[in-house]
Amino acid sequence: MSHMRYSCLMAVDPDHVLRTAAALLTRKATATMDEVAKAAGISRATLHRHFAGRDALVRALESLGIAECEAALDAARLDEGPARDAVHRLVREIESAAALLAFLYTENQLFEGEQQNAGWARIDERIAALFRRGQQSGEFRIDLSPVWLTEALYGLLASGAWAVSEGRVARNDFTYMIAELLLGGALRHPAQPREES
Amino acid sequence: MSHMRYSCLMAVDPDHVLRTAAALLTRKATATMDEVAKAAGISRATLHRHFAGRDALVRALESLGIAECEAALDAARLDEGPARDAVHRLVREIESAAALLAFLYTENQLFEGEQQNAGWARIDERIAALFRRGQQSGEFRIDLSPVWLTEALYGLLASGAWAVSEGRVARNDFTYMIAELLLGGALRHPAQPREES
DNA sequence: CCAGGGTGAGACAATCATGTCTCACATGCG
DNA sequence: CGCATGTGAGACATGATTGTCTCACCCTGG
Repeated sequence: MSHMRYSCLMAVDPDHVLRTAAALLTRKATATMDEVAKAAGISRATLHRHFAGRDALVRALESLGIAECEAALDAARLDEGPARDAVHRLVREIESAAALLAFLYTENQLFEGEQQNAGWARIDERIAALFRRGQQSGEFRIDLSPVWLTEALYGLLASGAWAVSEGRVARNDFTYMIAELLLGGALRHPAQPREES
Repeated sequence: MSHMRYSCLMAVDPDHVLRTAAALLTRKATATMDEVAKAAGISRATLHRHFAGRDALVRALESLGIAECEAALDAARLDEGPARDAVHRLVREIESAAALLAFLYTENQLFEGEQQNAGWARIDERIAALFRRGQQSGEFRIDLSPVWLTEALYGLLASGAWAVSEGRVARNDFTYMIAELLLGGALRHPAQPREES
């Protein structure tokens, strides 16, 4: 790491810094600005030139997470086709951002009093709308509220990301595990759970 | 403040302190020793008399969490009857400890290098054994590993506890939501998902 | 070649949480 | 009543992190 070729550019790539910070903070949520800087291969001074402080860094990470989430939501085309297929697409598209989301999901507990970033509310609503659509079309059961299904998706994404990062489950299984558990649950159903679209 | 009525007892109840600390740290994982003390209605000096430091406090919380978990596992009688019913009992019994577990679940990310408390490994194994039993009896699908189902249960407990504490879902629905989603998933199954034991 | 922007390294003060200590006070008990 | 125990309040030093600053360096472009 950090031996990228900046031979011709002196400018630091803020996006690279953010992604490195996300990877580090996902594993160690209390990492120091110094640790973040070292992980990104830059000095603390430069890190502080790009992000005024730790708050600004976390806010930038939040913006990145929101942007990646919305990109995943767009790419998943949630309002097309069967809802269950849309859930599969959503999990697949959001997989690359799962670690970042896991970090932000726990970090959000810190923003207790403050105003929730409006971006999260919109993302929540888009995901909840998908579950609502599935309920209205008869695909999804109606005794689990869309809000809870949305929260459960976040929780599964977070535990999946952690389990992968700790090597407890294979990275390749990430999408399948989460989508299948969220959709079909642990029970073995008499009617095969895959073909009913 | 600090005019609480200790009229007859001068001794602080360490268990009460621990539970108050758990409730606070669940909402604000970075709460100060001073905040924890104030939340428990005692002074920082007294808090420090009972728990040598923040580490000791977290360790005590971990021990409490492990104890409550094992108590829940015992009460749920995981090896009796259909595995699906055992999962329901487990979630019901563990509900009261869910907030504490949610805190410890994220806090564990900090204990990266250190040796994992052996208690968690035993709890993990007991839960995984339940899912394994369900798979061998044909109740549970075999394409989701017991390890992942265990992690997923932790994730759902954590998101459920947070969703309840933020008022996004009703506390009364906690057990049902988690157990039903974990077992049956979001899909509406043609064969009724309840009667197959 | 030379000027300028961007960076790394380090010094520095300020802030915060922590851990320890002392002292005064209240309560229970002999 | 007098003592012991446990507590609250606060002072204090320490360490860690942060935010800011300066200076030297390297690279690029004119």
